[in-house]
Amino acid sequence: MAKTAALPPIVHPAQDEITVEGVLRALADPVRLGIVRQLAAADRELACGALTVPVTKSTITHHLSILRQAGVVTGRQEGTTRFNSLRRNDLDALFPGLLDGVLAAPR
Amino acid sequence: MAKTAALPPIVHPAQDEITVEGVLRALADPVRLGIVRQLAAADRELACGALTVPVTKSTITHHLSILRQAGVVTGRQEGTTRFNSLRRNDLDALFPGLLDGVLAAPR
DNA sequence: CGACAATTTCGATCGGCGTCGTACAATGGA
DNA sequence: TCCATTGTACGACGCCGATCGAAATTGTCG
Repeated sequence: MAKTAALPPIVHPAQDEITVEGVLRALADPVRLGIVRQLAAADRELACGALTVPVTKSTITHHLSILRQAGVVTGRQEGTTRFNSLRRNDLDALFPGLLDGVLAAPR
Repeated sequence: MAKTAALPPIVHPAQDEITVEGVLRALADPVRLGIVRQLAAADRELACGALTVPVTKSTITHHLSILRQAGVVTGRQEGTTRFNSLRRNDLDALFPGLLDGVLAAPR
C-alpha cells in the first residue's frame, strides 16, 4: 500500500479565522492554561507525553484538540508523536498583548 | 427603623485576589464579552438597563455578578439603579495588555 | 400611602463540557 | 513478525453554568 497519510489531517484555522472568544474559551480552563504555560516556558514544540498535566491521555488529546481548533497551538506529526507549539506570532498579531498578559499573570 | 443596609453588600475581590483564570472564564462568554466591550467603549459607568444584550434582566444580573466576582467590573449602588464600570486599572496592573488585546480584537 | 420602576433572588430546566476507560490505529524497533 | 509506544476515537457519566419566569426587595414619585 502506498504511504497514504492515514493519520487524522490536523485541521488548523487560518489566522483570520481565529476569534477572540474562541481563544478565551480555550484558555479558560486550568488544564489548558497549564499546557499553554508549559509551551510558552519551553519556547519550543513539545510532545503530548512531555506535558505535565493531571489528566488522562485521552483527556489531553481532547484539550489539545480544543486548543488547536481555537488557533492557540499547532500540531506537527512526526512518526507516532505529535509535536505541539504555541501560535505566538498569529496570536500576537491578532490580539497584541493578550498572550503576554496572560503569561505574566502572577496567578 | 435604622437604615439597615438591606441591599446585598456588593462584594468585590481585592486586586491581589483576582486570578487570571477567573478573568478568562468571565470573558469567555459572548454576553459578558459584549458587556465588557460596551463598558470599555462607553468609558464610563453604565446601568444594567443601559446595556444592550440579548438576554433577560435576571440573566444580566447573573452575568454581572460573575464579572464582579472575577474582578472585571465594579458596581456602585445609587437608588434602585446599579452602575457598573470596568476595573481597567487593576486589570492592567495585573495582566498588562490582556484587556487591550481582547478589546483590540477584530473578532 | 400606593403605584411604578430597577434589579435581585429563587427554583427549574437544559445543553454543553471535562473526565474517564476501553478499544483502535500507526510507527518503529527487537 | 511481534510487540511496545504514542496518540486518537468513541461512548458514557456527572456536573457546572446559561437561561428563563415569577416573586420579592428597594427606592422614587405622585
